[in-house]
Amino acid sequence: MNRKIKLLDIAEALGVSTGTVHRALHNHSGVSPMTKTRVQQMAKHLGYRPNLAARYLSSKRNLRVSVNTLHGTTSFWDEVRAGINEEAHALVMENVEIEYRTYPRLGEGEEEAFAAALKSGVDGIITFPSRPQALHSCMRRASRNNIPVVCVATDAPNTGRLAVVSIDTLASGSLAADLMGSFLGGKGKVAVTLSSLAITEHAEKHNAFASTLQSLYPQMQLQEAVEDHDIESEAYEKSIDLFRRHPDLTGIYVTTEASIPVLNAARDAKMLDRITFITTDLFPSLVPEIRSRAVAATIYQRPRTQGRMAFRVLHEFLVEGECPSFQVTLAPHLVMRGNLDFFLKRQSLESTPKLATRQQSTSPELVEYFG
Amino acid sequence: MNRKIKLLDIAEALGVSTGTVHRALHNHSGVSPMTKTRVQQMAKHLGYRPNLAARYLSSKRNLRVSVNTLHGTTSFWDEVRAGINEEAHALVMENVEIEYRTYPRLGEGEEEAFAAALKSGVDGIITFPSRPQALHSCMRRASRNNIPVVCVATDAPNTGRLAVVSIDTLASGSLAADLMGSFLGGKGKVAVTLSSLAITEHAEKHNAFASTLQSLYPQMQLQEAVEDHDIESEAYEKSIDLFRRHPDLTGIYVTTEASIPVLNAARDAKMLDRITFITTDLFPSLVPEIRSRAVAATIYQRPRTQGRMAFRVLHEFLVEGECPSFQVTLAPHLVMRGNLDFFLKRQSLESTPKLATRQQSTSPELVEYFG
DNA sequence: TTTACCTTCGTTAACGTTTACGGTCCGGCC
DNA sequence: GGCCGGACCGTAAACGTTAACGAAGGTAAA
Repeated sequence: MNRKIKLLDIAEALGVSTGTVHRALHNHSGVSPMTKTRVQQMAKHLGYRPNLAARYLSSKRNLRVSVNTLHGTTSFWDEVRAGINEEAHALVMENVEIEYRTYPRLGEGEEEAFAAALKSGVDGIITFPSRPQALHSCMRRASRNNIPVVCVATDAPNTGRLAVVSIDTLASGSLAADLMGSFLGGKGKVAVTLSSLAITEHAEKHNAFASTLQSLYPQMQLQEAVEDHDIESEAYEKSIDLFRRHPDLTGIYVTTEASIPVLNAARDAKMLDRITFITTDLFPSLVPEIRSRAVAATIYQRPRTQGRMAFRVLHEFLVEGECPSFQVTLAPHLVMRGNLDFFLKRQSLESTPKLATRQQSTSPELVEYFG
Repeated sequence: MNRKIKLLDIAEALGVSTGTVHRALHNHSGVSPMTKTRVQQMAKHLGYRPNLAARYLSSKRNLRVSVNTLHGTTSFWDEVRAGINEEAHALVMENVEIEYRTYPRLGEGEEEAFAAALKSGVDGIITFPSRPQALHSCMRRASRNNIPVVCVATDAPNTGRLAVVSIDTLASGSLAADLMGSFLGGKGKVAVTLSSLAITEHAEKHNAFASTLQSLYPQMQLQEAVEDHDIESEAYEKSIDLFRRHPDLTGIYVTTEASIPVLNAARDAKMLDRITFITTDLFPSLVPEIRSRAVAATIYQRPRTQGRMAFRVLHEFLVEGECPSFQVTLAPHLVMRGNLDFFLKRQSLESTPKLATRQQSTSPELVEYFG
């Protein structure tokens, strides 16, 4: 590798000035088509790569990104936001400001928050499209205005979004199926609870679960999927109904965060100890259920890492102009009673603000956990 | 948050020049003790944080870090190196060069590689201390010379190392125990194979496995640990012996990468289908064993992420002067036949060089996987 | 007193990119 | 011809930090 190529090298090679080279490379006005192509070709020929430090230092514009998530202390979104913050502080040289826009409930105020972000002129948006169809027009508008949008956890297809960060649905569903089969000795009747088959991720998890169960444990029977539409009462009612119709059910895979109503339904139906539960995510009220082994295992979706990756992709696009990948899929973590404490310690540590851990370097034995 | 504080602000507040401020903040010579403390206090008072872009741009020194790992195409170390490379390209603005020093076998040439790195005057070292005691004096020497050392996978205690990046041993051992108990229905006789109880990580995994098994599945019996000292023939011989002494063995947790000899011993002893295997790591020859369900599950140690984190910690220390954390522990991934394909796809993708995936942005549907 | 040297600190030119400003040239209008 | 406006391009001052150089003051040796 030779010396680094800079703007001046290109300029001298062509007998022009750095200003012209800069305008040509950035498609700014005031440069003839002829010289523009000459500059671009020479840049490619010399292998020019911009010096980001100089770029940061010179441009005083600071990037603004809006993070639109569910309001409140849902542990999932708290950790997503924490991950975004972490990566922002690690990657960036203080010229990015993050604006958080939250909405109270699924689908309520989501579109308004997105529109507000657009109107305020942010440079990029990280969002959770809980109702992809509701955000559709908004996101297409962003796409037309060249505002990059990164989706977290749920994809919004055909909206021109820049990228999506999520847990690999195939790995999740297949792991759940393989575990379920192993736990149950390869036989029995199982069911899947999900939010809605209209959500791509849930449908994919369900498919993966079904096909892996079919191929690895052909003796097991899978019942039809139960849709709860993210409504707790609906989850409870439909579970009760499921247990009534299938008293011989031995396993349930809950792909939504609404596992508590299903557990309560099983408890009320006196079937809790006969059913092997595999759930999704990790939140406080689930902890005692794992400890009591009511839940055999839960599939942790690593919200913190999702947030980190979302910011990372967006930042790289804003800075370099290229997107490292348009679909980032993470491997899920498996949490059982055995390793539960590890994840709880991890969550409690991450709730302490990063700055605090920075300054108290007087206790050098501080342990920090990464997802 | 007010305007950003720069060197000039501190200088003007004290009536000195930026040069003096710079020297005072960096403990350079040529500043009276009096003004040095005044500058440092004022910097803290104003909340000064250096502008890294300006720092990168100004200093033409480029950081050199040496990466000392096992030679050859061990999939584990290949991925560690890939992770280091990835993070180096993502984090840094082209002023870090990485020198790879490899040694052929465990403990052979390890010390020499370390000494060579020290002598060539690198700014930091990432290493895998396979024989911690052999590296002890070298690492203490590095510590005296203020050369930061980051250990990957294995810790080297009491050597003054900057940080260690590894899989959480407690989570690994406990997860293995919980899975083993679940798979075997809470009863049976199990054993653990490890490299040596003298290696901290292996001893910790063994302890975690034992205590979790004891507390969650008190009916199960755990045999004494088998040490193979990283020698394949020893692993085979001792396994044969183990099976002869315990014909009723129903499960083995292999914490080392040497799971193939143990599997072959079980095969030769005609006990393969009676024993539930939980192994460690993921490498090509293990794949068919997982597919055939000879191995029920393997605990993936995420070498790529270990490499990423190691570089990240080292880089942050070299640049900011502070270490984000002195012990980074990762949650292991669980690989079973159901989600095996996900990890294989991930590995194959990561072997393609990063630059290639960058340029072929003509296929925008490229999927990239993160650990 | 001169010379030499050290400590302490100010001055200033880099580093590579961005961007505002000003210059030149050319065509067309009064 | 004088004037105006636009297209195209060069110039130079930022951005904040680093580090080499030099100046001022003092101390000690010649």
